[in-house]
Amino acid sequence: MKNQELAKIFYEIANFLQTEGVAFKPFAYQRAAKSLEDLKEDVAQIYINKGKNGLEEIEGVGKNIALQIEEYLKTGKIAGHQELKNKLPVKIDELMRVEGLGPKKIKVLYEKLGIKSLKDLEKAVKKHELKDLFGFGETTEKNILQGLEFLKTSHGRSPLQVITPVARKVLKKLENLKEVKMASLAGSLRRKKETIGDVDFLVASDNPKAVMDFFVALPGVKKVWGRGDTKTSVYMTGGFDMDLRVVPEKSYGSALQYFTGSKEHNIATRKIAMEKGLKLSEYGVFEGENQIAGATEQDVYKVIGMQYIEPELREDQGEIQSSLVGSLPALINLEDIKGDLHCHSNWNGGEHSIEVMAKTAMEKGYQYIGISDHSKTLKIENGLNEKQLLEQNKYIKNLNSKFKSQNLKFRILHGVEADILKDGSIDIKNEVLAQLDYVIASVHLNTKMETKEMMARIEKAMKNSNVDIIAHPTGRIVGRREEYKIDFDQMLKLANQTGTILEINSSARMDLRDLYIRRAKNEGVKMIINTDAHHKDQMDLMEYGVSQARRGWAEKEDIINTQSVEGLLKSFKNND
DNA sequence: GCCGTTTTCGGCCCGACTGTTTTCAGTCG
Repeated sequence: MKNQELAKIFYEIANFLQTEGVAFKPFAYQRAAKSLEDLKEDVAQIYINKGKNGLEEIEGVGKNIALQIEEYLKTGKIAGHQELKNKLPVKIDELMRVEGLGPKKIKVLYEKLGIKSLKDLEKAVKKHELKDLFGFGETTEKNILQGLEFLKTSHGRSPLQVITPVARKVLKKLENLKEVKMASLAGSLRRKKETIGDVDFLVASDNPKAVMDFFVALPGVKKVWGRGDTKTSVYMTGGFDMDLRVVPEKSYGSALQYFTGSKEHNIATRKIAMEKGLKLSEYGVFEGENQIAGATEQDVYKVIGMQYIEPELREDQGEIQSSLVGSLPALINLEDIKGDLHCHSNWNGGEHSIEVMAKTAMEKGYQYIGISDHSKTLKIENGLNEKQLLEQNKYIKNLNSKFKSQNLKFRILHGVEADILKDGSIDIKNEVLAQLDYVIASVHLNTKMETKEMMARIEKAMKNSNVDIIAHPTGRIVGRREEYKIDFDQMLKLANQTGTILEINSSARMDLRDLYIRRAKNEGVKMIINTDAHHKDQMDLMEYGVSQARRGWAEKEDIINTQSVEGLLKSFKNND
């Protein structure tokens, strides 16, 4: 899809315009870029179907940007973009990543020192050529040098699953401070985005200084970027930034609303406040000089006439409109989950016995667990063959009898994660599949197929009456691997036709992604949230699958493992 | 450059912190 290429160009145009001090236009280009980035349809297809008018229907795209999209689709280039690049021939997106370096300084660096790239910048900084430039100084030079060094060691964005436990430890420490009245995670971490840039904390306190002192002295703090009365920013040895904001109690709710974002959501809510003659900032909602709300987020939304919006929805993706008319979804919660159906045991590549996995599930308050070990094609995971699967089936039946005799209301379901072979057939014989409680099918090998072949492969698998669930349906791994070439609309259609469930995989894959979950929900396709645990502790990942589902607007009814075991089994093909 | 249930022109979210140009521009979120 050309969407991402175009988004990148428009972001770059916005950056270039900022170097020239142009007002407002950069914002317009950024908005168009963001909108293209999130667009579910292929922009080239929109143009083919509806022409330029179709392009102008895209949020933030008007006459001019539509023309530029057209130009790009026809010629592969945008003349205006080239001109800007010629005027300032620097790798602008690269340089913008240096903390403390913005468009204006980048322009000066090019004009005075000919700096075009990070490499050029590093050389110049080391020769101390920056400190004498107009607008620069010794401190700025030192900061840029550090910014460069940190860029090298920084991870960029970290996966939600990795950063959340780290952030929660810091939060706990903050909460334990006697000066701290309330504390919360904020930013993209609170919105549960699948990757996190920096970790944001909000604290209510009458003694900000004490909290700041504590924060900058935390173990792992490598550099303090900035420190003021209410706001402090630090860089951690782990390769990421942490920001802390301290506000008085009466502003805690509005500050939390502001600091949680997203930026787009904030702009939209502030506009709504303005339309009502109010002003919304992190200090509260104000009518003239009077603060009329601010202590809680609930109050903030209420006084500007909105239904409370869960953090996972705050992306300006339609939640504002839904909130205004009171039609927000009742999002699924972690407590709604009654079992995990994608768990591996030590019968194949998993770490723990079936008993240990089952015990872990019981401790979580689940009513069932599904053991779905790999099948024989996956040699690296010691996948099971037909004979081993039947042995495992007997073994699990025995365990279930034991539970029954102990009056335990818990059941182990027996499944398999079987491989979808290149031609769409399943690597385990149908008569064996039919004896299991359910069958998960997934693509692991031969992933580089063209869309048409890949969809034919998946279609055949979905049409198999023994296949109940497609695991990690698009094959993506966050930050590591793009999805396979698939046609998701067709996949949804097939899911509906065949009654096949799509998995939301809570591991590093985060597959389905949020936008796909929302589309699946809209098409009435049922989903299941699983962890793909190969270790008992990985069953804890369930919360991330749930937050991903929430970001996809999913409700309890959309997710089949919110049901009791009887209801769950009815969701499968051969069990009604 | 985009947008509009007061608007097709005149707006475009709001504030903190830093360093340096010593009164404010640049950067960040």
